[in-house]
Amino acid sequence: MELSDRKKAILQAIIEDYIQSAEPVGSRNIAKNHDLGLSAATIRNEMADLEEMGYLDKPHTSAGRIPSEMGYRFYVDSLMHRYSLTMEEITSLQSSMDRKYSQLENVISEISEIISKTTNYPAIVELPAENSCRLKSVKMMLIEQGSVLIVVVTDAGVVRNRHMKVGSNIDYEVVDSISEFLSGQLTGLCAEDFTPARLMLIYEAMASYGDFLKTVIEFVLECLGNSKSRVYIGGASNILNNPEFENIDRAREFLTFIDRKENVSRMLSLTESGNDEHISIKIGSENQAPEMRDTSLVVANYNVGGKLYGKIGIIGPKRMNYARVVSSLELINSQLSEILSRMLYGDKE
Amino acid sequence: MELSDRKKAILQAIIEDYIQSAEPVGSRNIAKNHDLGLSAATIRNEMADLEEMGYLDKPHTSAGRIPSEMGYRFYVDSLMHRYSLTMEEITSLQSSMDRKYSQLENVISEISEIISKTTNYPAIVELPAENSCRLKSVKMMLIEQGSVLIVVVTDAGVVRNRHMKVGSNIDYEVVDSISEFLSGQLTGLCAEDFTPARLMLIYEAMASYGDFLKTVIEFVLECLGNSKSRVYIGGASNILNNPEFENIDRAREFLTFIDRKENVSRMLSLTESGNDEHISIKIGSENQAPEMRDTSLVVANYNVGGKLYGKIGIIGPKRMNYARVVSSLELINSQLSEILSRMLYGDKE
DNA sequence: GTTAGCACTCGAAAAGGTTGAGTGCTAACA
DNA sequence: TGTTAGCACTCAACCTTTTCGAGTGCTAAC
Repeated sequence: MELSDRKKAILQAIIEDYIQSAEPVGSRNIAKNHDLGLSAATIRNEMADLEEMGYLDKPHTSAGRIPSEMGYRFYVDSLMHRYSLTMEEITSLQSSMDRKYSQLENVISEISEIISKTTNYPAIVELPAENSCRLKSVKMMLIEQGSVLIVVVTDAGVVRNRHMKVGSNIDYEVVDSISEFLSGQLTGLCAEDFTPARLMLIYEAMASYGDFLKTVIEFVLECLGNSKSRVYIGGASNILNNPEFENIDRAREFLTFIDRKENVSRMLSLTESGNDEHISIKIGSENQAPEMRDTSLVVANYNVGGKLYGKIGIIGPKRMNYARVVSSLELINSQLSEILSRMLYGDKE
Repeated sequence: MELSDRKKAILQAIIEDYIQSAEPVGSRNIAKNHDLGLSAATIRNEMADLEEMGYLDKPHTSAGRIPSEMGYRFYVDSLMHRYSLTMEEITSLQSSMDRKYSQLENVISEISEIISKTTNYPAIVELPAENSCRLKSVKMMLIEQGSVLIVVVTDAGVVRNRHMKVGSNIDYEVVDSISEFLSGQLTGLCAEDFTPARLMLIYEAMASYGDFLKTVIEFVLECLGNSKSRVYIGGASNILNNPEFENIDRAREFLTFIDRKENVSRMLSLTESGNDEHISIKIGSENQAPEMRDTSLVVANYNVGGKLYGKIGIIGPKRMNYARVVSSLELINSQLSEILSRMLYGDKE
């Protein structure tokens, strides 16, 4: 059953008042503060209807109404207006992100700080996970007598390295020739191409360096394997600024939940991924975790060079200013993509 | 003025009872639960003395006594017994740390999780900072047409890398010869050795690749520069399990403080560093932050290969089981040193 | 269909009362 | 002289009761 325009207007007024005040909204307030041309009594009738239809809840008989999850869902899908960030907000955000980042980990933690400062909610940043990697380059270098560094580059642009102890009989030239050889054998392969038959050939060709080869190949495979996506959470304590977390037990329950990264990962995996532009909003129980019952998750996807995927987002009370959060995340997201592609692929701005 | 043995025994009893119960301790309870052979009235007199001397506080007239900061200080310095972890505790801790770590960041976050799980307090892990680096090795590799990877290894065993875009005129052999050349020129140097005169010579020798050289040298310098130590905090919500944080405003104040890494860094810098074995305890206001007024910081130093330094620790209520925390940190610390040296220098166990 | 009016509901906050753990002090005791 | 029993006093914590007011649902009039 379709909602009449009048019901929509009332629903919107209630939700927006509630987002603002965190107090159940009564019919009188709606009549007074919104120019709907209706009396409190009429609004009361409509509210009773909206409640019956499932868009509103009542904490108890003599309180006002609060939006139900269905109400919020309808609001973000159909009623919410776009929020335009002010010029100051935009420039301040941009300038806070306009600095030189040298390491991936730094970017992640800085970004999460920026997100939580901008929105005043706990921020989530997912470290990019590599997808379907091919080996672009593998090289060994003798660092000093007995110690070799393995460097692996995948086509996602990700570089990893590992130290390896080797016998002192191995000198510069041996390392170079093994490096050359393995590079020729392995470049361009993905994990599935490492068949026993192929490995056998490699080992046979350089049988006297079996241990050496084995360590390198193991490491390469580790790099090609789908890396676990990692999750970073910043500004968790921000959630305590919201009246729904005045209760210490509730606060503890939520913060303990958030502290465990696997919980956050699981929720992130429930949000849509892929499409660069899309922002997904999961309200309360849609996150399938009881600890999230009065919070929502807002997530944006980023994507660098078509190879690296990740997500950024926030967790706020269901009663959050969705429009504003969405706009902020969109802006931060686009900046982040730029920073990362500059950093990982050396693109000039 | 020296404390009599009897006063010491009473002080210790009070502190240990308070650590256990978090409730002000009364004279009657001490008399009943501890075999001091004294009546409540006598203990009352001694308590009045201890209060006058500054070792005890009274929340209000008709409550029991609680230890003052001076009381805690005296306790950890002179009264506290060593706590011996049980065999089960030791083996369970060891087995939880006995897995393969592949990346530094993983170790850090896993360790912080282990610390906070073991102690039930928020954990702090400081990422190792490098000291006084020398360049051990620098190498460039052509990853694909137009894209070069710079790999830098310092004598602290730390490896960093960066992508660099180059003109398409630069091929495999050019990269190799520049790599060879720079390696010869720069290996063994520390940041101070990069004098203008020396740089001039380098630029002149390969004038046609000026941009290329400049980028590499900048990156090398960045790697040699003292890296900012970074701090990782895990299990912050654990603090909420303690009755001193029942009050939501107090909880928010503390968690907000802890969320800002620079606050934690500043506190860490107040603790002693250097000596590998030493554990330092800062009680309440000794941390010089009002937000820490009823918490203590317990920190252990670790040190890998004489080159990498860092700290691990916890923040708990002043009323924590110091003895137990100290023992746990000692054990975790020694395991961590092993893990890191294995990882960074490839040492076999 | 809309609105004014009114009785009713129920949580939040304020006010008052009770309880009990703990203290300090005094006087008696070894 | 140090120790102890006894007693009056204090005060936060808890419980109960009362008051208050925002909000509702329903009815009757417009």
